[in-house]
Amino acid sequence: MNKREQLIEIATRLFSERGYENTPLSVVCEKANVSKGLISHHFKSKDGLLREIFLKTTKLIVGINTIDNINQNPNEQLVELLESFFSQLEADKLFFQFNMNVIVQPNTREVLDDLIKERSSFIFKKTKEVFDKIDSKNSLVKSHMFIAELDGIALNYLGVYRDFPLKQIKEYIIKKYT
Amino acid sequence: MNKREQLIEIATRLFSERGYENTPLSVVCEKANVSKGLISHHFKSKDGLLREIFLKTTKLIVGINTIDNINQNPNEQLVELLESFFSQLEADKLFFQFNMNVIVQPNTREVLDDLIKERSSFIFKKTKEVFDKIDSKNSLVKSHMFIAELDGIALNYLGVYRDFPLKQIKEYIIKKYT
DNA sequence: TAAGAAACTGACCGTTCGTGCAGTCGGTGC
DNA sequence: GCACCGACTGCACGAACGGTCAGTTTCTTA
Repeated sequence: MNKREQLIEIATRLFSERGYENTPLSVVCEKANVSKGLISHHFKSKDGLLREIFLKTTKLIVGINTIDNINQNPNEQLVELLESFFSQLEADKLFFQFNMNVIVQPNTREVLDDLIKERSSFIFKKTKEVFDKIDSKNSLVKSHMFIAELDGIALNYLGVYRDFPLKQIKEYIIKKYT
Repeated sequence: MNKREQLIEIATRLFSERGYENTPLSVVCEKANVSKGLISHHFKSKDGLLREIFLKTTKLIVGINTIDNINQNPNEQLVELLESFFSQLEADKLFFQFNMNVIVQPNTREVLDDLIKERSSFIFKKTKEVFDKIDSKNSLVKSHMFIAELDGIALNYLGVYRDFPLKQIKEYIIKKYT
């Protein structure tokens, strides 16, 4: 297997599980059976590695948010968006953990600033396109609320409530947007 | 001024602004005009200082969530809760920044685990008491949704969208719960 | 198959971290 | 005025960090 890809994979998992600051490169290298120097070679620095990982997760998010928005009616599109969000949330906790971490933490936030802005404006644009079809008057506020709801659900599911009733929340919110 | 209090105040600001991991005690001591040894003396360790700060913020949150729930009708209580949430969010960004940081970041999350569980179960209990009066059937899901919404709003307001329309969101959500 | 480029190693460097500890200082009770 | 105590200082230590670099191996291509 390509050591570069292997490095990204391992680092993604470790950064998600332990946080960026709390994961020394020595541990990443150890787990990936790779020498320290190779990180410098491929990514220049630890921050470079972080940016590479964030870019990769952005591609996944773009995939989730890019649904064919021509033939469906807007409410069906919202439900489809919700379905893919919840299945992703259940399938890959670490994915959300990582994104929450790096956005909230000041130092990583700074390192990724341009990438975060780019990603979030994409998500907002895609969401607003759907809400424009439903109610062009309040679409801005409703789009922000929609995104905030999902983020809040992910936040509480991951980090706060151990017995978070994800299934019930999912049913409730899908019914709301149908 | 009491150096212990001064230390807590300065550390709170620095941990919020720069993150816990990224704030060495040397910087805290420098800004507080205090020696390193004093932290050991008062808080035993850096983690001890963190727990002390978290406890203090919990007291503030308890204050926000403790409203006289006898004479008002439940919807008025919700609005009051929302009002105090939004005014706090506008007045003290760092307060939310700090709480988001330590909950999301794996290492601080671990250090504060018991305190976080205690706090969040208190918040949930208080919220559910209100929703029980409105609709006892769906109160559990609705309480979780209510909390998730507010957390999501705080998250996006703080960390993601620079032009987040907080005022409009506030009006929208207050209307929703009236 | 020669030779240059790219992948990769591992020892090493300078720095910074949290913590421990010996010791100073000022106040308080006896 | 003596004994005591908590607040407080500041240095020193060992560990751990990210990054560098000279050198080795593997791949590419002509």
